[in-house]
Amino acid sequence: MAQGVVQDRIAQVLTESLRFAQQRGILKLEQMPVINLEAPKRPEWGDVSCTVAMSLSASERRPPFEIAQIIAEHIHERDRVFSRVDIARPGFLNLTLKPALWMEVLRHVETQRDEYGHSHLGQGRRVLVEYVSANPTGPLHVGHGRGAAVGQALVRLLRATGHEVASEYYINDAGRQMKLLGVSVLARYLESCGQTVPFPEDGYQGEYIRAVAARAKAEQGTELLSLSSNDAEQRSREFAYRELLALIRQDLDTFGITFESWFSEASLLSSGAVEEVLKELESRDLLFNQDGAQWFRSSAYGDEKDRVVRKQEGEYTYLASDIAYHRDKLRRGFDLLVDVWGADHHGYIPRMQAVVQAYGYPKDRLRVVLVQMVNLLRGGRKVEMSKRAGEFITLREVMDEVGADAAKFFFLMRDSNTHLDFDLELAKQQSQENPVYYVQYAHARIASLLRVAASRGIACPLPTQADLALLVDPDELAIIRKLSMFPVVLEASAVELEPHRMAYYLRELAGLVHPFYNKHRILPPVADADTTPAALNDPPLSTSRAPEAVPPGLTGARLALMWAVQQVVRNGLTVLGVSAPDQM
RNA sequence: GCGCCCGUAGCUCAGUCGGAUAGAGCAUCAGCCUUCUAAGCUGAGGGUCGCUGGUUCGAUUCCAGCCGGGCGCACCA
Repeated sequence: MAQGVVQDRIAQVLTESLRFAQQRGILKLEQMPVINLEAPKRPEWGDVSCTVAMSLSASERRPPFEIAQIIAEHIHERDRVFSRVDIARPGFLNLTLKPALWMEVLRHVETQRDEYGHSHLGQGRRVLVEYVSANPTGPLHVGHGRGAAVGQALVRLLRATGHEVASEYYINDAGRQMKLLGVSVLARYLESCGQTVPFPEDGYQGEYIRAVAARAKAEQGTELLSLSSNDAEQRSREFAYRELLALIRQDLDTFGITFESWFSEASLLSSGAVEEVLKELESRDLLFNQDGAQWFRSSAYGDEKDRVVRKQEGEYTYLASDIAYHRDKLRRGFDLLVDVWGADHHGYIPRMQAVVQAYGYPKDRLRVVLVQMVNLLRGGRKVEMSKRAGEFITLREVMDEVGADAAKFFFLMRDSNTHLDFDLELAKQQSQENPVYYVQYAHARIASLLRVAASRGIACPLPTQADLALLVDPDELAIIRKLSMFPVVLEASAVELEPHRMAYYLRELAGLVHPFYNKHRILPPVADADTTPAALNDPPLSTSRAPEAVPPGLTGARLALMWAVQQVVRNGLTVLGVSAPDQM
C-alpha cells in the first residue's frame, strides 16, 4: 500500500520500534502487524495516528495503552522524527512530526512532477475497460455521458497505478435495434418523399431520425423508392448506422474521449465466432436444449437461473454474442475486464460472471461498474425528459451549455452507483458554489500568482531551492499534509474503481488553498515594495487588515508550496480527464 | 414474491480492513471586507447515521429482521 513518502517513513520508524521491543523480549509479535496510519480528525490528535497497539492487544494479551507506551518508548531517535508522541485513551498513538519531515512531500512532488501520486501497484497487469457501448441508434444522452466520464477516468486511474490499459467500445450493430433503426429512418425518408406511411410500432421517434432521413435523401435522392422494401430497408439501416456512429464518435471526440478499439457485435456473428463458442460450450455440457430453445447453464456458476442463448426461431440472443465477446476479451490475454454498464443492467452481472467462470477464470476477473441515472436540474428544478417521445437531453446539448470539463467533473463527483443531481445552472456558474470552477480556479489562481511574481521580478523557487523550514504555519502544514494524501487517494480511486474519491479530494484541497490565499500573503505588498521596507515591521494602524509581513525567504517558500499545490491539482484533474487551465 | 442498489444536518452528498466528540459543500443566521485574480472572508447553529435486535472493549461501518425509495426479474438490447 502506497501511503505517501512521509507515511511510509513513519511506518518504517514504527516497525523498527516494534522490532526493537521484540528483540528485548518485551513484545512477542508472532507476526509483524501492518502499520495502519490514518489522518486524525482533530488537530490535537497530531498529524498522523496509528491504531496498531489496539490491534495487537489481543495477541499480546496486554492492554492497548501499554503496548502503545512500549512502542513510543522504543522509537529510535524519537526526537529527530517527532515533535510529539501522545498516547490517547484506548491506545491511539498520536504522532506529531517535525515540520521538516513534511517538507519531503514538496520535494517529492518536485522530483515526480506529472508522475506524483502514480504507482506501480498494477505491475503491468493488462486491463480492458469497455465503456459507453451505446447502441448506434441515436445520439448519446446524458446517461451515456456519465458512463463515458467514468470509463475514461477509470482508464486513466488504472494507468496511473501501473496497469496496462486498453479501452474499447462495443457496438451493438446486430439484431432488432438495428432493424428498427432501419425501418424508422426509411419511414421518415418515404414521408419526406411525399408518401404517407404508417410509422413502425416501437420505431425510434426522435427528431434526429428525420434529420438522418433528410441526409439520406440529400445524398441518394429518391433512389430508394425504386428498390424492394427489403433492400430499401437495408440501405436505410446501413446509412443510418454510419451516420449515427459517426455522430457518436463526434460527440465523444468533443467530450475529449477516444477509444483504442471499436468492437462490432455483427463481426462476431459473421465470423462464426458466436457459433464456435456455443459449440465449445455445448461440448462441455454447458448448453442444453429445452422448449425448442438453447440454454446456457449459467446456474452452474451461481446465476439464479439458466439463460437462453438461441431462441425458438433460431436467432441468437444478445447473451450469445456477449458470451463470444467476453470470450474474445479473455483470449486477448487481459488480466482484468472492467465493464461500465447502466445500472438497469445490474441483473446481468451474475450471468456474465458465470460466463467468465465457465471459461475457467475467477468471477472477479470481470468487474462491472454500474452507472446510475442522471437527474438534470436547472436552477434546482428538474428538467423533464420523456424517453417515449424520444425527447431526452443529449450529451451534446449539455456540453454546449456547460462545457466538457464541467460536465465531466459533475459526472464524476458522486459515487457512480448513486443517482446524480446535475444542475446545469450551477455547472455554468463562475463562483465557488460550483465545484468544478472552485477546483480549476485553484489551479488558475496559482498560475496567475506565479505570473504576477515573475512580472514583478520575484524569483519563484522550486521546493528544493526554497527555504522550506520557513513553512511553519499550521495552515501551510495542513496543505502539505493534504498533498501527502494524494497518492493514497489516487490508489484507492483506482483499486475501488471509484473516481469520485479523487473529485472529492480535489474539492477538499481547493478548500484549503483558497482560504490560505485569502488569509496569507504570498508576495510582498506592492505599495510596500516601493516605500521603505521598515514599514513592514511597523505595527499597523488599522488593526483589522494588517498585511502579513512576508520576508523574501517566506515568499519563496510559499511560492514553492503553491507550485506544488498546482502540480497536484493538475495531476488530480488530469486523472479525471478534466483540464487544468492557467486562466479562467 | 425474489434479487441488487440506496436511506447520514433543511438540501446534495463524503465516510471500504470496525476506532476517539460522525464530516464537506450549499442553504440559514451573525459579524467583517474590497485583496497577489475577481465573482468575497471569518464564525455559529444544525444529527436518534431509516428502525429494531445481534456480534464486542468499541458499530454509520459487520450480521439478521423490518420500514421507506429506486432498479431488475424476457426466447429485448
